[in-house]
Amino acid sequence: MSSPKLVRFFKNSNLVSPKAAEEIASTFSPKEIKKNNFLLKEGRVCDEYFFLENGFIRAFANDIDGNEVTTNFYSSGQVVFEVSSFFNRTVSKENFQAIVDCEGWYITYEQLNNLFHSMHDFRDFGRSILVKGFSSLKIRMLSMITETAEQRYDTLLKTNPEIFQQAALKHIASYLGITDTSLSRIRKEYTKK
Amino acid sequence: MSSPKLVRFFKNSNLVSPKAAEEIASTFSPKEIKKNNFLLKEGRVCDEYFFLENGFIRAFANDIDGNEVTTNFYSSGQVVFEVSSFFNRTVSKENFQAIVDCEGWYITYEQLNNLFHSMHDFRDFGRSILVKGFSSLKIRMLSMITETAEQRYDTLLKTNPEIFQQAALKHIASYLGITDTSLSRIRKEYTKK
DNA sequence: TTCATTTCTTGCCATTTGCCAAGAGCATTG
DNA sequence: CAATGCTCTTGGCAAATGGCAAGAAATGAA
Repeated sequence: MSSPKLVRFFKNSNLVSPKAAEEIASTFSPKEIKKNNFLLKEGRVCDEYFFLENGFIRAFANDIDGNEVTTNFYSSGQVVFEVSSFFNRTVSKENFQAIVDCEGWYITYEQLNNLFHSMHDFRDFGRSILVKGFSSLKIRMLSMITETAEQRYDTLLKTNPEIFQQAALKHIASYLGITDTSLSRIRKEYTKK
Repeated sequence: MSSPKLVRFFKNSNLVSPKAAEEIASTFSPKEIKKNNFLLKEGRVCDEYFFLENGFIRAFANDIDGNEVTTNFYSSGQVVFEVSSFFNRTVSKENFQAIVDCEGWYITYEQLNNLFHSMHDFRDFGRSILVKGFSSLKIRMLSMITETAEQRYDTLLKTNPEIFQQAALKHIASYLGITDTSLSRIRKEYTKK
């Protein structure tokens, strides 16, 4: 029995037929991740193409000094996986951790490829997920170069308020490319306005 | 008559058969771009999936204040196109400009999709290009967050020395996320060592 | 509830980087 | 060759951000 939300997710893309959407969704298996547990740990190969139905996930890497750097946040309705590790079958440098209890649906790399072969249109869907992730990273990169930390904070607050309800400020700070100290100061200035 | 370099490019990927590599390459058309001319201008839809055989291309966007921000550099042997504009058929916010006289080979969006349908394996190749671009942007983003400007300069110098032979320092500066003034100072300090 | 731990804030000071303006160095053009 | 316009460098100063440490606040565990 597959998830109505998952079916809708595929249908809304308009890249697969309604019938195909049902069929694709039916190959996904349910998966729960309890708060603080990991969908993926660094050093392992990502083998789950995971649709997050409920919950919140943070992706992070460790820099040279051992500090955690948040690379992304995922809220419900998004596909969560480490692109490079998953498609290249290489070891991941990133961790994906549930910030709250999560529920979702996944398929493995093998299952995904089977779907690509059997469900022609699903490839376009898969590509669109990739393209979307790529584009948003490009936008983020540009804002990193052209905007101040306060502007980036402001944008994140307006476009992704849910992040502030779920994630710790220190995790948001490294996502914004600043220290938690700086974020704290920015917030102080910000509330004055 | 197709390019031996292009054929080799496909073969080396190991994602398409030698025979397919020949066939795929044969659908590409030659294209020259003279120095300072554009492969793509902002406001237009990217419709060329371009293999750069010789030359050097810079991609850039304009920020709010009208400053050019270099988003990428492309040297020979790379595929050059704006992912989001090309696949989503949307208007590009980026420009791709030849820094020196360039030669290469291209196919249109339509031709690419035809190839995807007729040459099964070519899809995997296309995906690998996408994944590669995504991964390197992720790495760049991480270095943007965790490293100082001088460290980023050092890495770029060691991993992509050709960029310094081709591009203007002010263009490299915005690629590194700093002003040309800062880059100049960093280089001054750097040569002392 | 109480204790321990983690997160967040704040102050102080150092460092990095940006902004502006001037000048030097180069290349292009007429 | 001279004039013009870029690019790059440099100096002075301001603003943004980081590092460290202490304390407050919030959270989680016993």
